[in-house]
Amino acid sequence: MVHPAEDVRPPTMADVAREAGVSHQTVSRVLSGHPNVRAATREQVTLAIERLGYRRNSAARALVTRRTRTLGVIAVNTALYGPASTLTGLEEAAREEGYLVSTVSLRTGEAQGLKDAIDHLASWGVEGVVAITPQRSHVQALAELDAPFPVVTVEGGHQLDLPGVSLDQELGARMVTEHLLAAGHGTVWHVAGPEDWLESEARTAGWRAVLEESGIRPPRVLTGDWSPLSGYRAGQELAGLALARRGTTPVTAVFVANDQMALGVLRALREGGIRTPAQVAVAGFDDIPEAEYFPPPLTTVRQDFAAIGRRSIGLLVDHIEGRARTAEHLLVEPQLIMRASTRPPHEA
Amino acid sequence: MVHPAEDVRPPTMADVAREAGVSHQTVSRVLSGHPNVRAATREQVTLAIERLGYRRNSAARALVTRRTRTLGVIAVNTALYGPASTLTGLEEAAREEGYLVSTVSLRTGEAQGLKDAIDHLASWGVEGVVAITPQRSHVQALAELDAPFPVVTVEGGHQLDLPGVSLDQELGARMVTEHLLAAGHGTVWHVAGPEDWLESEARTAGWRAVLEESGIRPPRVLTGDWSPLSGYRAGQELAGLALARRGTTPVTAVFVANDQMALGVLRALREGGIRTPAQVAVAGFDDIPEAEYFPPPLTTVRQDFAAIGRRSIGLLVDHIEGRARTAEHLLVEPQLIMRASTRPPHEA
DNA sequence: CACGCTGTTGTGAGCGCTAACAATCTACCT
DNA sequence: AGGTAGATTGTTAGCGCTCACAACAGCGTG
Repeated sequence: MVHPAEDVRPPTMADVAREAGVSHQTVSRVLSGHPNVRAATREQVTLAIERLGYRRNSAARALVTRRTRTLGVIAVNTALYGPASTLTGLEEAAREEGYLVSTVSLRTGEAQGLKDAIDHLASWGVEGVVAITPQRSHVQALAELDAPFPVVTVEGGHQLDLPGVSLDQELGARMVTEHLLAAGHGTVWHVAGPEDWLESEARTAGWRAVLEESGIRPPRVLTGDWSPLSGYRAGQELAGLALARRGTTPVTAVFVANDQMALGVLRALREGGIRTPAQVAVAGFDDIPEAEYFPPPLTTVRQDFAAIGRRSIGLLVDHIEGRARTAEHLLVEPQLIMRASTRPPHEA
Repeated sequence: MVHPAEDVRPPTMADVAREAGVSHQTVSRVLSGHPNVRAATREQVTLAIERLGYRRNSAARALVTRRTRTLGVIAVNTALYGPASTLTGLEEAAREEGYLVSTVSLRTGEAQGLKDAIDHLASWGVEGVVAITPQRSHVQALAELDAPFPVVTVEGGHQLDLPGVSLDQELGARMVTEHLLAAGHGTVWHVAGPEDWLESEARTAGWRAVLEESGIRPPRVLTGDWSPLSGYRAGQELAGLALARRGTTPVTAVFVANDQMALGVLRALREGGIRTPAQVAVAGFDDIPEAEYFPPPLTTVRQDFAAIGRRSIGLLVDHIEGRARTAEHLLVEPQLIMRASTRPPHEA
């Protein structure tokens, strides 16, 4: 069976020109909104375009303008709430700016994978890349890669000379810690995220700073790997300490570096017979949608992912279009969300 | 200040040809792996490519071959675990097939947004689109749009003549319901997802079918909107029924259409003083990473998102390359994950 | 030794578009 | 009326690549 329709090529600018009785250049002018085209001519062309269902060929355009108007996004762990939300924000912002955005998700942040991703995107002629690289080693690898186009990091810290956008993690951690101290707790314990993660370093730093400024010696830091399970383990340890009640600083408040680990901590405390928040207050970070329904609803820090996406695309486009040359770093403000998990007992 | 480096154009095939002392066509042959090139010549060309850091210009290539090797993905609600995971699977599979994939995330599934997304992708010359369209209305809109390229749906059902890939939602629901009946429950209540969602229809259908096959009259269906809050409300109602214990079918087992709502149900039951699973067993659907750490760990149905991604890209590429003409629909098998939330009391 | 075959390489055209320039047509001024 | 600036339109030359075809070498064969 023959499918003649498959051999019909889509109409070209020349077809439209013929249909409208003008030159292809006039069609081009109409399409790119050039002012010097008579209204009547413009009308003719527009009509012809509609009649033929014409569409500009982006490859031909890219070839002659040397602009693909394509951006790449490289992200690790895109199934997590944070990266996934950032991705949406990025994508929308890019579309508004008239760019196509192509995402590469990596399972792990190995240097080789990053290199391959950059390569894949480069071979498609992307004009710039946003990299969601929350681990120090990623950023390091990225900086050494020396990509042939501008790269903007998200949550990439600002120690290297790559431009980037981050949430003010340290401020978020300060807000939580201050909130707990204000509620009357003598100190605040901390379950940190894994080493090498910039977010986890910054959150720990903010927590530590507040305690030290209040003249409190920070207790030993417990460490997890962001997973509920690791939080559960840390929670068991904390439950033990809370019950033992001797030798160490009393455990009455815990700032957990993300909501998922906080879920594990809550479970461990509950299993240890410890009531939250009556005996131990718990706070998280991220405000995942489930946080509001944890037992009890979790106090946490919300990140404005859409804003992060918008600003990083803005920064990238500035670099591409030559409006920015410096390794600028933007910070987005976090928001403290107070819920039952840190409510002082007398208010409960 | 002048940046001379910016005026240097990237090397072209002609540059490589000159460097290697061959014609541009020979370079092209080496690049596309044509067999009839002498080994020594190939070597020369490869070296020259390396020396110059040459990269094929994808726009020029696309222009002449009329193949952009670009795929589009349209997804609604990408911040949710399911769509986000599918996205990763899709993206990896496409990359392996040598395609660039560009994602458009929509917040809502309105027909206009879908149309704009298709338009955006079409203007970049994508060769096909995978649409993650879990609502009946999306699929309807999509079918009416009549895109200028093949479209494959994910979780789009198979009533329309669009090819697609879905998890066997009905089978998953059957597995859960059978599991609960086998555990000795006289009936199974159901908290469904919102209407218009194909997944929620299929899950309800599977649940209903098992009950009817066992000669049990299905209890009234409660409905939520996938959110923990809506699950919480349904849970309050169920808690009331469980405690009232008269007039209605006893509430001892609940199949909730997704894990997030199950979280809400668990909380409501707990607040109503009902123990899970001792008094009421609860099961969910999706197996989000948190499910294992719910109070108690949730029995649920796992979906193989990577497989769904792989198979839908495979199907799409078959259509693009003319290997498939039918509106084939593939089903991926779900997996029941048994945890404490449905453990029979005597095993607990 | 002419012939045809296969393997290898080169030449020329053209994909659909934009940018630069040229040509023409107005409108307005002196 | 003549001249000129400005608006409007057309012409031409590539962008960097692949495809179709031509050219030529080396080889075995009748």
